[in-house]
Amino acid sequence: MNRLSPRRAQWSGVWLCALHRPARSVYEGHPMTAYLAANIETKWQKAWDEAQVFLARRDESKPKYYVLEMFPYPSGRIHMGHVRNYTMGDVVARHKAATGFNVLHPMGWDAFGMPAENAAMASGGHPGEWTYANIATMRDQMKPLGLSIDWTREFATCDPEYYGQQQAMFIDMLSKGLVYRKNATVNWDPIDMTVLANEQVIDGCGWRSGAPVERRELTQWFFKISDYSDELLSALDSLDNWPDKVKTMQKNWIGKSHGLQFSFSLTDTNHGADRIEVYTTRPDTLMGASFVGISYDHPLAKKLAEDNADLAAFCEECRKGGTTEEELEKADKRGFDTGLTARHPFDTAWELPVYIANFILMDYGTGAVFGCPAHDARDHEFASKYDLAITPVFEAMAGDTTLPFTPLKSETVRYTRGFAGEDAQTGEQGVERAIDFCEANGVGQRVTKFRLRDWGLSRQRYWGCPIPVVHCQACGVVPEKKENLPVELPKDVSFDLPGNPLDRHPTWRNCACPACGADALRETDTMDTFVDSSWYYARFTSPRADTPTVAQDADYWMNVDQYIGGIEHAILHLLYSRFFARAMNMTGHLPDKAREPFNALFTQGMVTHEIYQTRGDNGRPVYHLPEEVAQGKVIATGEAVEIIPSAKMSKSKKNVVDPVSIISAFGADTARWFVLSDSPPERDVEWTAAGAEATSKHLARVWRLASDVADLPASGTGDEDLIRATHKAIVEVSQGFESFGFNASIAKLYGFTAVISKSKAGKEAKSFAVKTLAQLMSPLTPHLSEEIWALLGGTGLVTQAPWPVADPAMLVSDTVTMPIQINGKRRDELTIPKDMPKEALEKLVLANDAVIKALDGGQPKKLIVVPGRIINVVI
RNA sequence: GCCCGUGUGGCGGAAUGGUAGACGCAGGGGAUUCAAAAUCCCCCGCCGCGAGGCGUGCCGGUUCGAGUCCGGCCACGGGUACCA
Repeated sequence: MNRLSPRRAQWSGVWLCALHRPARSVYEGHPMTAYLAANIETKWQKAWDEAQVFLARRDESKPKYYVLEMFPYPSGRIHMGHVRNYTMGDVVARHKAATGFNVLHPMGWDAFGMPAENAAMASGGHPGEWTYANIATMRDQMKPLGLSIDWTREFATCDPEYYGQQQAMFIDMLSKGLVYRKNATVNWDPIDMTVLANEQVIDGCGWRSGAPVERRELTQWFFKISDYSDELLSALDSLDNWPDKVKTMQKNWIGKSHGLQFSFSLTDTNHGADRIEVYTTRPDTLMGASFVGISYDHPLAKKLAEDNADLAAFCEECRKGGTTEEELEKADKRGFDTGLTARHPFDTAWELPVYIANFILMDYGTGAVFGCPAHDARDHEFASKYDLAITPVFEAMAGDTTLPFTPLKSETVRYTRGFAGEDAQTGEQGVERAIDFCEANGVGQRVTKFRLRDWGLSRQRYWGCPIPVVHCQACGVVPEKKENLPVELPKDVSFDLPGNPLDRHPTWRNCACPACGADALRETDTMDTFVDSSWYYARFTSPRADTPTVAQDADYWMNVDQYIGGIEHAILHLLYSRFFARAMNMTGHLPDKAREPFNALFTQGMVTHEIYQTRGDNGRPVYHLPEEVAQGKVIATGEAVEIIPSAKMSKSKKNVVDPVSIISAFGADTARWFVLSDSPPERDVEWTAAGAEATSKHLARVWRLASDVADLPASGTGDEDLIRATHKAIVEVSQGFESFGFNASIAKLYGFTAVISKSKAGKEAKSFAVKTLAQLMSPLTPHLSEEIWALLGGTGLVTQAPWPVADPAMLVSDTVTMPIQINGKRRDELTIPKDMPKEALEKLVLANDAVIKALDGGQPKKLIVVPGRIINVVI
């Protein structure tokens, strides 16, 4: 699930840095920390392992804290985005553990999905082998980072042990009516005879065959997420520690709307229908109706197509192209006049033409609308094209009559062809009055609808969790018996042909009907990989259980206290997980409190890097890895590179920095510190070699400081100042960790380190300061912190030491510095006792040179004093 | 198209409506050194000799005071239901 995405392009300092450096790889590293890291990092990782520091055990005597980062897709190698994501979670986990929580911090693999099948198609082999090999590589790459993960809980979603439990839940959900089958549209590649993912449709054509894709209907499995539309919407209000932007996106996605459902009667009833049912959120514009539009999949359209070849051809044309909302919305608005007319509900003599339109979807509402071109941009485009009436219903209060006029519903407008309510009212009022009026007059009824559609989980692919049902001639669709689970994927499959290998497997499909025992066929659809990732957080609470969850463990560990992942998952993954938790609750697999599984959510940005390019034969671009480039040249050939602004790190552009090379060059602590240092965690971060080197130098400086302090004589001056600074640092750094202000914590750590370096204090005070520094740094640089802690005689592991607490008495100061502004511009400042009365302060201000000069003998118009903050003299 | 974000020095970025540019990088100057590396110290938004002026994507507004709030734009990014 964890993938990077593109971002705003930017230049970085790598190029300049490389110019002024001797010709060596920019990743050669800083000798001091490279030496240090090599000597200490594995040592402390071993010490943590031996002490089983990160092993999570239920302990009712301690408050628990469950921190989870979105698990990675095993693509092959970890990238800096992973390092950043997991370091953030690690900082939270380590900080929480130090402040007294019993922490659960697990890791697993989102292991089903298309890339494994693509790899098998491209270079042979089996998707499972590819996936498990990738997992092994990535685990080996991740471990040197020193993450505080309980690796005993690790699993992959492609483990039969995991997906078998998923099948058990599917069966439970089926029995509770949460799963059903219906027809749905897919992208069909007519050459490869296979279903394509949206991503595999490029410019309307199949990515391999190049053939124009078609929409095709298949019977597919669905989760009834729509049963929970209202609850998923209203419960958003309870998610206090979720970003507002995510809640807004989900709210809009669910799309609750109120409107009127009514019907137009047809003048010609010889086509199996006497009326067209429509749904509208703007019934106040009924008097501006100029046409009725129906979907090309509407039953009436299908009926008419039977004896109208042109119309049938138009509908067929509409079914071409991809299925994405974006494509449908951006497509040219086209229609076909059916020749039928519909009577306006208010005036039976008023007849409206009925069009089939390519932009009306059967999936939403009733598959039919009325068009009001004066107040809808799309209808306006359509009406202009087909020369239909454009009748305004209301106008702007200011009198502007430009059409289409589409004000916000909250804006007050003047109704010129209204039929309910006041002349001047808001759109919202207009809609409400219109619905009331229509209901009172027998024209339709008030309806609430949701944009959210049921979750189609069927995939016509091999590498996914098999849907555990059987098709029996006699019994129909029958769930597999639980004792026969898992329904395992067969291993003997080939990917030399497109399509689903399960479909063409010679024996796998054959089975006995679980109900009657007769010969039957297995379902060959597998599940959407979003199903796998919709409950892994629950499975981590009892990863080896032979039921999906264990009540005791789920009760203790749920909910996830802090969930961390990419903003790209704001809607689908998070909404599906919220639904699935409810469905698991309904089927007895999660407690009530876990219906909202994620107490707090943090969405982090991506890691980017600039791209190095040269031109090969035919001017084709050739990309180079950052480690192959120095001084703006390819090291091996001396060829000059072109530098392209930063983009998401991607294998194809080779702008990837391998965390493994960073760790071997600088050590894990440097990598961990740097990925969190410069940018706020919710924003993207630009990886620069110069930045990593600066971090490395700083950590070396801290290490030298600690060594110096160990050798210090006992006497010194200014102990009190240093002790005060230490307490201040405790507060400031902790605050950053508690609020995802890692970059702010790091800035404070730089400052605190400088204060200690410059201090002339004695050994005791300095030793206290440096040990505190090591503790405050320990969530970020746990290895170096352990080493310093041990050097200065700290007790046990710093990882297990209680978090330092600041003494409030050491934080108060009795003076305050306030800026003086004149007309809002800063001119001077005053340092005064904190408790100085306002009158005395005002006198001081009026006696200030800058103020006297500005006043030039006159009196101020106003004197604003915000205690402890600012003084503004208005002249 | 629609929904959600983001935009501040040469660069990454800081700033409960209250001193714009903390901290770091790059750059400049100095110390140390036979010399270099490493290290340490100082300077560093733009214009101006200076007084001072101008500055947070653009245009407008609210306010004693706006990077921050409101309205309208522009650019870029994420999502758009089968990429994960």
